Amino acid sequence: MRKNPIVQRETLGAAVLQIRSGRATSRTTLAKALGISPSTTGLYVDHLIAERYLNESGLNQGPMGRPRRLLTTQADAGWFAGVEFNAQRIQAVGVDFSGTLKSTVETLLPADVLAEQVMKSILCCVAKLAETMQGPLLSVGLGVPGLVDAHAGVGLYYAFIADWKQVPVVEILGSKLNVPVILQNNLRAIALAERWFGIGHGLNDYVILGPRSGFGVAMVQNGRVIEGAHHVAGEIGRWPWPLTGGADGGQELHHALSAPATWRRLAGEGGKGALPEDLRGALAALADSSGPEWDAVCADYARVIGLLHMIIDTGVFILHGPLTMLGERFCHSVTEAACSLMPVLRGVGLQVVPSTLGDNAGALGAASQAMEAWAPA
Amino acid sequence: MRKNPIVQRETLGAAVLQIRSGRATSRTTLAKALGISPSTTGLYVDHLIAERYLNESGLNQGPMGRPRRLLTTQADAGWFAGVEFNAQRIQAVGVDFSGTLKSTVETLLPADVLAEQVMKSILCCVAKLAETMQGPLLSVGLGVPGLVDAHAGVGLYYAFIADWKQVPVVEILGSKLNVPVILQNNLRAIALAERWFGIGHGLNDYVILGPRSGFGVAMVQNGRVIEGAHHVAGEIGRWPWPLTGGADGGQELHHALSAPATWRRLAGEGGKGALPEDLRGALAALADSSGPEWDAVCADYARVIGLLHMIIDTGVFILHGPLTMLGERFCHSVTEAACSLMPVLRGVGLQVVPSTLGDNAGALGAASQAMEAWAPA
DNA sequence: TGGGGTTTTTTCGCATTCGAATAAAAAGCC
DNA sequence: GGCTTTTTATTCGAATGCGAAAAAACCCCA
Repeated sequence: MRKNPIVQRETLGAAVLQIRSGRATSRTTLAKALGISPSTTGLYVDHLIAERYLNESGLNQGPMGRPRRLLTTQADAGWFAGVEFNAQRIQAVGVDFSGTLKSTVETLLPADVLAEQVMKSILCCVAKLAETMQGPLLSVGLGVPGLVDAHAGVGLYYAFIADWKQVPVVEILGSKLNVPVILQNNLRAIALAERWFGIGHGLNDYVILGPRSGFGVAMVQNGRVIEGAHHVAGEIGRWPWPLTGGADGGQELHHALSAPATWRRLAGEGGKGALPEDLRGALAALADSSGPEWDAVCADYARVIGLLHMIIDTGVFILHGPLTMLGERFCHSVTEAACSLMPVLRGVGLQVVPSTLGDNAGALGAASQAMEAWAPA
Repeated sequence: MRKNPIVQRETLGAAVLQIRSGRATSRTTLAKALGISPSTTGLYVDHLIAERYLNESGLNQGPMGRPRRLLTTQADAGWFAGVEFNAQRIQAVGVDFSGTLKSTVETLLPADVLAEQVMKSILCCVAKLAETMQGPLLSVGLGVPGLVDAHAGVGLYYAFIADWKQVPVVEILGSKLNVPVILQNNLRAIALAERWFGIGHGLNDYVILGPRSGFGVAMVQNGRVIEGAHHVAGEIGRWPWPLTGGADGGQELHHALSAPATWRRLAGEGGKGALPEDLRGALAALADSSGPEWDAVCADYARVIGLLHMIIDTGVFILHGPLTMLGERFCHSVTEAACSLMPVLRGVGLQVVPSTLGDNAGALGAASQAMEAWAPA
């Protein structure tokens, strides 16, 4: 038996992440991924297997040489909770240690809900998840709307919950749950969700488009989410925005490209009245439409995407939120419009794609945060 | 005497950087800055002093306790070359080991110059610098116009030198000079120059505005220059740009905000003819002007800055190039215009400032690259 | 002048981490 | 089947880097 050294928490966590994500499958590949020597890696893996976080699951024969001893995460070693909320509802997911989504809980919030109530409901959701999950809760990720100081663990401001100002979320939840709590803006959490559960798997540079009640983006640059010096990077909803084809100047991007606004514009005369109950459904019904309204909406999206692309040069734009219901065709139209509006963009691999994740992308992203932050005790 | 271990090149380089930049002044502060233990730091410092890269220069008494033994870089331990060029000229600077600018060389290039000639002239400039500098040449930084693959060390494309396509600059110069050669886009090099020689000293997030013959920006996020997935981050010159107050649609940002275009707009009727020989001087003469042209130019700049700020949330915009001649007043006007155009920007500490670096900012930035990349043999 | 307090630097033993060599496990080949 | 070749995992000695404690250097105050 090998000697049993004291190993570094952080490195253990990183090792588990590599195995879970499939970027490393054996001791040697793990050594390369972590940038540490094979001998040390062996010690770490031994430790993780002894603690029942990893196990060996067969061999993988390459074209030649000794086969690699495949490493996998032990699914029942514990679980991660991911929670996202807005003024209307809380969504929570339970993810097992292997990174598989196992359980989902959704709770509607009453109108004019306050911060304290939200916190309580979140605890309630996590408790409900716990009933269905195996092993101990390891950490909790939280996707918070509005302005967030992820580092400090504080929700700074959210317009649609009256007293949501400077809420020390990590402190509040951490003391109740006794596990690490990791905060992030919900759109930036979605960016992580795409890495773990969606299209962003091998991508290092992409942008999340988040048209909901407003419009914001989250940018991933070289594998890192851009936070900004004041935590407001990507909050472009208040850009002045002259609608393409429209006459009204002095508007803001929010009013042009939010999900409700987009529906109104696409629905034409039918969009004059109140918003439909089921906005996603209503948008899905418009997925095949065309005409000047369609073209105008596409042109507006195209312009935003073009501008963004030329600033941060990412390439892939992943559309989230209700507008994914407009489908691939919409995304194609936008890509096309962007290229014809800004010919430079041809040939740089610009693409707009609808997210394959559903409504719970935010919660999944929060769970991803939890996974990334975890390290064994 | 302490034992004499084999130390890590990289860490030695990082240590020198910390001392040179003044972020660390003694063994203990250096240990904190590098994130290694004081005991190990002592060994590294011993090594660097023995190799004559550092020396001790007196004591610094704090309010209490043992005084720190101040560490400084040995100015004559060697020197770094920084070179920048465009289609008209080469600028080269020599910086001693303490990071002080010691020597400058400028060479004009003939019209229709080709890549090979540029390479030769660069070597010539470096040779000229060498005559005035002490110690061995340690590394060379190069600020290259156009598209650059910094990692690969290849100049990808530059419109104003006919055969500047896929030029393996690092390979060519490295083999002649036998020292490390580090490449970067010239605007991004300027971003580094601001860190070492200008306003960006303690800043982690800022944007360089580079209006010259075109318009581009370089963005620093959390201390890192944003490169983009295809090396074109910040190349926003080809944004469609409806001039504020003007009627002509279908233009591009280049045509609205480049240095010549700005002069033309500000000069009004006087700007119809040919460009003045001395554009910087001509712009300086307009620094006190006002009227609708002035306001329109400020509004255009304001809009660009506002958009950028809301995307990447940096805060400080440093103006470079000929337009710095318009002075503080111009920058103030732009800041004001941005805040009145986008009221959200009030109170987020948005500021536009003219660079204090002169015409050779690019070369200084290239030298900064060289310094940052160097590590003892 | 000498002791207590404080901060920086060094000493010293220990052990984590590495490197190189070795062992292990399989394929291909005669 | 034994041989080489190739790749993966482990062993083992060496040493780099760390932590704790000691030493050094200065202040202040009696």
